[in-house]
Amino acid sequence: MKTKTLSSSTELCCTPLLSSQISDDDAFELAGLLKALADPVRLKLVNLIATAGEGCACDFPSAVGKSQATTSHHLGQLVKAGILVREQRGKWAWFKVNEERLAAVRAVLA
Amino acid sequence: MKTKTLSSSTELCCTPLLSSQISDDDAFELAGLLKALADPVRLKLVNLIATAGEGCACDFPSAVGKSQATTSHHLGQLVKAGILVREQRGKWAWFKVNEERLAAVRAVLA
DNA sequence: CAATCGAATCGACAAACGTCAATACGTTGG
DNA sequence: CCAACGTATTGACGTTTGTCGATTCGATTG
Repeated sequence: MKTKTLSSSTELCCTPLLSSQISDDDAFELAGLLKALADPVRLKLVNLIATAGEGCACDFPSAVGKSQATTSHHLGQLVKAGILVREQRGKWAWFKVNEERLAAVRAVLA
Repeated sequence: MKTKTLSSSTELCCTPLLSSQISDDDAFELAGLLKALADPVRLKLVNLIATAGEGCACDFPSAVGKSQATTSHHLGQLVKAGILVREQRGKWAWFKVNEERLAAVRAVLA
């Protein structure tokens, strides 16, 4: 795989997938973003955080039935993709959903 | 990973990811569908077919820069996920996008 | 500063994935 | 029915991914 990293800050390419041609780079970038979502554990995490408004990392291992290391790994993937935002509060890590980013995915899929 | 196959015919779970809790099974099913989309080659294929209305398998290897075998493999994934529909015309295979399926993905991401 | 606690990182491993050459399958046309 | 052609499948290979135990890092608190 290419080594180019996903730019979580830049806006997603906006050409809708169904109505105009996308470039190879756009396809690669969008694939990376979709890949970040395409895992049951990560979807569960996004769902938990979204429905609660926010969530503490301390609660996730038991909530999704995975180890602390695995949970942290998935959270990292989601943050790197720009889907989650991390915030340190004291010694706890809190996360919330970047809804703009999800809206961008929806938009591209139109 | 579980071996349960993706049911391309059944409707996708409709609980929006951001507003209500999804089950483990729903997360697994949605992850499978997103995974089918989360590849640059497959996105390119969907994009090509969608913008043209339909597409012949014979044109894809050169269009995406992959071998015939690889292209066929990706088309198979997309069909299995219900994103593409295959139609045999003489000895050529034609594909079109199942837009309802993509709309379902968009809906869940809301 | 030292001890403690939450979370990220490392190292390792099995499973899944993307890729292609070679082969098998199906349809068409002679 | 046989040769030709388009497509799917098989088998193999290297890479990526998900997972966890162990360790490290950071922040808090005594």
